[in-house]
Amino acid sequence: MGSSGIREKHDGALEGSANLRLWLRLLSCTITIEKRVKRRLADQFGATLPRFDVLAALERKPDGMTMGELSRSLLVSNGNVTALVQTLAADDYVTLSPSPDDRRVSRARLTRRGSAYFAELAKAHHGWIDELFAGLSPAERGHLHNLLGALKVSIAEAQGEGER
Amino acid sequence: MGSSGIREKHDGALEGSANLRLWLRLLSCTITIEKRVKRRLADQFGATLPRFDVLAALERKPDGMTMGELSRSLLVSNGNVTALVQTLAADDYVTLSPSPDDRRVSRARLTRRGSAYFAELAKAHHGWIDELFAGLSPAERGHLHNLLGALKVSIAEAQGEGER
DNA sequence: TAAGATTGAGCAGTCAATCTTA
DNA sequence: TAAGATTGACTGCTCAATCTTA
Repeated sequence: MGSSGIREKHDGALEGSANLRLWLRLLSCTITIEKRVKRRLADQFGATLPRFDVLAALERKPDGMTMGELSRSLLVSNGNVTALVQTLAADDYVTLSPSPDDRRVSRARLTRRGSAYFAELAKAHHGWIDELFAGLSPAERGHLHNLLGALKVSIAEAQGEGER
Repeated sequence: MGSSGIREKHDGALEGSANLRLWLRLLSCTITIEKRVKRRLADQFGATLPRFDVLAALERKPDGMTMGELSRSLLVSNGNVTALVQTLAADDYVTLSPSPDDRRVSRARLTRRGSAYFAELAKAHHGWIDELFAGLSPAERGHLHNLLGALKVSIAEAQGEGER
């Protein structure tokens, strides 16, 4: 449990754990970047991140995606995707139509208007991310990318062993 | 546009950017860990992460914290803290009392019951985090910690220069 | 006036229940 | 029966407006 941290006074030293501090730092970086992006999306475009994410997913698939595909791709629930897509459809950024093969499935596609809109947002977004990572050298970025890859594997393995 | 490496066809290559892929990976790791923790907190304790976070912040301050201090510490809005603390008070995990010096400020303190409850949650939480990072060597963890520190600095610098 | 806290409206997200089609 | 989608109830979050005390 408590491992290579500084303090290890009693038995547990719950808050002194190196892993816990690492996780807190990871969380803090992500939250900060996410907040920054959200704010700019709202201020400069009146847009939101979840809607941007849906558009980004659809942009890569000219034939559109089903609600289930979107849900799995964005890591959010089916009900959430349904609501998001419906408001995007109301704004004419996507169209929503039942699949001809299986009439249970509903397929969302980007409209021309949606595609143009996304291109605008994506360009700005790209610039913001570049700014935020500008303080890291290319080598550091590569290293961080690799370590996060290793973390991804670690998480997946932890899932396999534990329950659920 | 294509996301995972390889292509860099035209000029911008918006989605092919290394920074964007790095950000997406960072986000993905964080979301996955957070979801895992949330799920276990809910399944094993009927608890939620935001409530756990409030308890964790209060645990370190025997004299309690004001709503404003909690808000800044947890990086969430004042209104959110108010609501969270009120439900925790209803469950008798915290007490809420006006400050004697300045009667505008409201100070939250952990009850004995809240402290015991938190200890139980924290122990489990600590174990889950250890599991999730188990696949990384100590050296890798140290390296990741340092790189995230550099990223934190980079984000702070980006803020200083840009607007807002 | 302003600072701390609370309230209310609205978006995002989850889950469980339901509806429709396979 | 089951799979895909939708709906409804609920938590969490933000913001703007308000209330209270300085």
